[in-house]
Amino acid sequence: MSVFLSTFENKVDRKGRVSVPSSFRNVLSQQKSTGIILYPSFKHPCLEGSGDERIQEIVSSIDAIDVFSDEAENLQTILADAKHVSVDSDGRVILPHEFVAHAGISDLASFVGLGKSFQIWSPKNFSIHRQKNRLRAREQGATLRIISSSSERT
Amino acid sequence: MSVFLSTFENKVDRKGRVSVPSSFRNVLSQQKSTGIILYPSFKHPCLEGSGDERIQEIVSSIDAIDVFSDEAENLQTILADAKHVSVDSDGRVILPHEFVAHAGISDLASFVGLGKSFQIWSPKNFSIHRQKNRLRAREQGATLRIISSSSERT
DNA sequence: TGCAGAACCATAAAATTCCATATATTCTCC
DNA sequence: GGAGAATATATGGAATTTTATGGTTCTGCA
Repeated sequence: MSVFLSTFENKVDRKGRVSVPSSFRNVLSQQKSTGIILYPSFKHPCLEGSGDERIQEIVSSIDAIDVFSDEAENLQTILADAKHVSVDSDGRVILPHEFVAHAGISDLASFVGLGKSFQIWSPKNFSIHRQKNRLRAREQGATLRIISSSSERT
Repeated sequence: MSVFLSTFENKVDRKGRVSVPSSFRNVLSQQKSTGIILYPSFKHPCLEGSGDERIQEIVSSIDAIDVFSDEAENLQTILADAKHVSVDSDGRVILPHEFVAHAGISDLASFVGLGKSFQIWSPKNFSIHRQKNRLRAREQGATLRIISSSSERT
C-alpha cells in the first residue's frame, strides 16, 4: 500500500530512538526514500514527516512562485528547519532533541498517517487534538466532501 | 453482484479473527482490493468498511483543498483513524482491538451491507440501531430519492 | 577522552501463514 | 429426481515470521 495510514504509538528509548511503524517503512521504501524528512509543524505541537520526495516537491514549489512572497518564505522556513533522519537496520530513527522538545515528546511517540505525509505527536497532545477533530468532523460531516475519482456520489 | 448487500453475523475468535462474508469478498475482489479499509464511525458505535480504493479518494480530496483548512483536517482524521486489514487466505480479517472496543464487539460481528460500503456492528447494538431506524422511517414516512445517474455502475 | 550516532545482537510479543475440520452448497451421473 | 461426490464456507488451532524494543559495542569527531 502506498499511503501513510492509521496511528501507531511507539516507545522512545533514552537515546531518542523510536521504531518507525512497519507500514510506514513500506511506504518509504516504495518511494525509494533512504530516510525521512522531519520538521516542526507551524500549526500544532507536533512534527511533520514524509519521504524524501516531499522535499523535492517543496523545492519545486518555491521555484514556481514569487521568490519574495510570504508563501515562498514559509516554504523556505520549512527547508531551513527540516532535518533528514535515516532509518537504521532495525527500522528505527533518532528524534533530534529540538524536535522532541517542540512536540513535547518524552517516552512515547504517536505516528499519525495523513496520506502523503505523517505527523509525530506526544500521545497526550494527540489524543486532545484527535478528540477535537472527531467532534468537529462529526458536526461538519467529514465524508460529505470526498471528491470521487470515479463517478459516484457520497 | 457488485454491491455490499444484506447482513451477516459471523463469529470472532479470541484472536479477533472473523470471516468476511463470501459475497462481500466477491465485491472486494471485483474492486481489485487487496484488503479492506476500516475506521470507527463518527456517528455510531460501529465500524465503517470499504474497499481500499476509498483511501485513494480521500487522499485526492485532501490534495484538492487547502491543506490548512478544517475540511482537510477532517479528512485527515479519517486517515489517522483508519486501518487497512488484509483478508487472509481463508477469507478472514483480524479486527484491531481499539476497533473492537469502539464497536462493543465481543464474540460476534454483524457485517451490514450498505451498497458501496458496509458497517460492522456488535449484533446487539445493531438490532437496537435497526429498530430505531425502522421506527423513524415509519414516522417520517420514508422518503426516498433515487438518483439515477447515467454514469452509475452496475 | 568522552559523547553522539551507527551497526550488531538478543528476545518477547504480535501478526501472518499454514493446516485441520465441520457444515453447508453445488454438481454430476445414474 | 436423488445419492453421492466435489466444492465452498466458516471456524478452530499450531507453526512460522515480523516487529518492536532493550542492550552492547564500535567509530569518528570535537
